[in-house]
Amino acid sequence: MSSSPLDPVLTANFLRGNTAIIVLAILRDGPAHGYAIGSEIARRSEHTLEFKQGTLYPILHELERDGSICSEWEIPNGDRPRRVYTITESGQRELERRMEAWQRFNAAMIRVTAVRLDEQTG
Amino acid sequence: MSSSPLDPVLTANFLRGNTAIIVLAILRDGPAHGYAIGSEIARRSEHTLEFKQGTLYPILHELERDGSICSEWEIPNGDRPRRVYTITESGQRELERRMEAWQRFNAAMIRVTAVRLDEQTG
DNA sequence: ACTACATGCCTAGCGACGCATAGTATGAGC
DNA sequence: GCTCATACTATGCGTCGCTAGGCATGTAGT
Repeated sequence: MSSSPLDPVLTANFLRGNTAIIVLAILRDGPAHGYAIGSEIARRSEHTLEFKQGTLYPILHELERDGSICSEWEIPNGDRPRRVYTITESGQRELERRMEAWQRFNAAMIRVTAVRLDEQTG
Repeated sequence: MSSSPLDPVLTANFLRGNTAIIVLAILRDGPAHGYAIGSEIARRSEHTLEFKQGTLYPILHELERDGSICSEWEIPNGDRPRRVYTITESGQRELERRMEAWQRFNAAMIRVTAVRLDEQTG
């Protein structure tokens, strides 16, 4: 399987409102810098999801502005500086709030379309 | 518990790319006119989803333009004319295609956020 | 008769947000 | 001294659900 990549137009729309959840969920498992977050999203989703830089970095800035994450520059020995992001407590709550909303939306979608996710064999 | 209504901003974003699926899924179960489609969406989702008219009617027009649905005016005895929509074979395929994409996206979301839908008790 | 409301359809323009694109810069491998 | 992966930033575009309007008819209340 792993099949054809998801229709990029559909994916871009599906992503709407879900980007913050994804980034926060990655950071819930530990601090990371922007580029690494992008790689991790691709890895976990088996490249079904691949955040463009023009998508990822603005989200990080917005989440930081909202206080959901905070950052500091890290200067590794003999490597380029990178901005490392850490989820805050407020960010944890925000993640929970958004996950709840997402699950409720999904439940509604399933009822309306009368589809069960477990009908499909993955 | 049907609880508080979903955050309308989140909902509007979650809806992105899903409106066509929802409408096609309703019509898969039989022809219906616009207003009835809207009511049925609200009913099935227990009012978690409520399409605005400015959302619903443009979708119907677009789906018809694409050949996914077709319509004709129905003039019931002693009632106002209404435009009744029927899903086409091409629409059935479109529905399947979009549902597959949606399910794959959801599967990716679940992997990335490391959440199982069945973790929550409904 | 008049008001109010649910039903029923339509459209123009707004705004949010993911994307495309471009720019800057360092380290590794050839 | 190339190229490529890494790493961050900024600007403007395009899509699409929503807001906010318009038009029209049947029913119920007063």
